[in-house]
Amino acid sequence: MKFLKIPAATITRLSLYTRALETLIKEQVTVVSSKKLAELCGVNPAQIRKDLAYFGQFGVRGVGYYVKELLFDVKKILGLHREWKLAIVGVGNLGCALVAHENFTRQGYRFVAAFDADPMKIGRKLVTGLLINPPNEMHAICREKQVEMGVICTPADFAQDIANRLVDAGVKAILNFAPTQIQAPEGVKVENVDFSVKLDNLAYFLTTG
Amino acid sequence: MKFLKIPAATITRLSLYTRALETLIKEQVTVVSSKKLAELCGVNPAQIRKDLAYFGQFGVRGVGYYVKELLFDVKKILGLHREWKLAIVGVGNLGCALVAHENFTRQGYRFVAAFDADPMKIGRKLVTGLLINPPNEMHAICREKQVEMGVICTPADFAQDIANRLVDAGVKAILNFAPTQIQAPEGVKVENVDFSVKLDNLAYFLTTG
DNA sequence: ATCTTATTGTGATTAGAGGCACATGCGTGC
DNA sequence: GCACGCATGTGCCTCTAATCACAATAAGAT
Repeated sequence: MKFLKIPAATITRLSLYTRALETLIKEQVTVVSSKKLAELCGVNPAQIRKDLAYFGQFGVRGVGYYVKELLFDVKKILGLHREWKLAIVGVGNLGCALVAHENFTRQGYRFVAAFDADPMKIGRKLVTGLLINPPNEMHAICREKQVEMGVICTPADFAQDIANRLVDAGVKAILNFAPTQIQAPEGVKVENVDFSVKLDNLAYFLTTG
Repeated sequence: MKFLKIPAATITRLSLYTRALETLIKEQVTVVSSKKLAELCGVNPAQIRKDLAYFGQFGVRGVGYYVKELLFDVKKILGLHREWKLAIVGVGNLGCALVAHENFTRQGYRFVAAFDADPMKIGRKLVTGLLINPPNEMHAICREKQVEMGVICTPADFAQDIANRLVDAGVKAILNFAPTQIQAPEGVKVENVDFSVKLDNLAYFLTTG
């Protein structure tokens, strides 16, 4: 495989594969075929092989993939072999829940800073012991703590302003939970976790049958 | 336009359009072109026109779209002209946060039932006043309250079991926050809100540049 | 009434992702 | 040491979705 542009969907699936592989390890399975893995992930076997082919050869013909090895390799591809430092902005109900959630703690995602505009919250600490800071200190604190990703959990109206501040503080990756489309400059990646859109999809499905 | 199969991506964008249109209404804008709307949503203008074309003709040539009218029409297409009854399963930090979150309250999504397996929680009430019930009453309560959508906020290990119970109770649409792939029978739609996958996407982006 | 300008609706075109099918090659059994 | 079976890796094809480009058409100006 040469230097093709890798589809975003491939990266998303790789993430799914890591989860399935982790489950297999728990079940003490040592070898898995693309067929079996495909079943677990709900995709086509050829799809898996092709996804992996973008990055090299990981299987053994006639055998399959060694689970532990493959997990290690895929994690390395995704950049999950190291720890990532995150900041949370907006520690309302949702923000607090996220900081403690298994999805973050499971892998090497670690919150090293928290921000909120509410004067009642500033100076207090989260259950994890993390101090809540005012937004105007974002620049200084993010640089000091070397924050790499920002998680936005504010109401929609403030999301763009917060994103601008994060970008200004050198953050290159943003996970946005606010129900709004955020504009970011080239070189900064924004991923939206938009469950209102997903809900609307369900509503449409139920409406049309 | 005839009876073509409508792409899932189109439905997702329609949801985005409604949000942008709501913003425009707040700003007292009465007419909008596909070009302007496209900018707000970060998509191609022709894409918008084509998305809408699946469902009819909504614009005026030489003028654009009447914001209020279009919003009404798109909402109707998505099924947002009515209220939807939801049940939440798993009222930990995340579950509680969701019940109160603007994404649900904004539109006509209303929680009418809550479930949790924790004996300490059963019988207590959420801040919204909603009573927490044990999972084994799911069938009876969902039918009684005519629950149409289920929201799963349990740890990954329990998600499939809960999904089965929801399906058994006649629920045809599931929003899954647990980091796992849920199997559901034909006729039941599952949407995953998977922020660990999104995080992995960001990690990959930062790793490769 | 006619011309100009603006923007839609849509057929044609392009791009891209997913799936098929087979050649390749590894491991095992005889 | 050889043949057979099995699962990968990959070229090719198909199908779908996104974009382009233009004809259709509405409003306003002249």
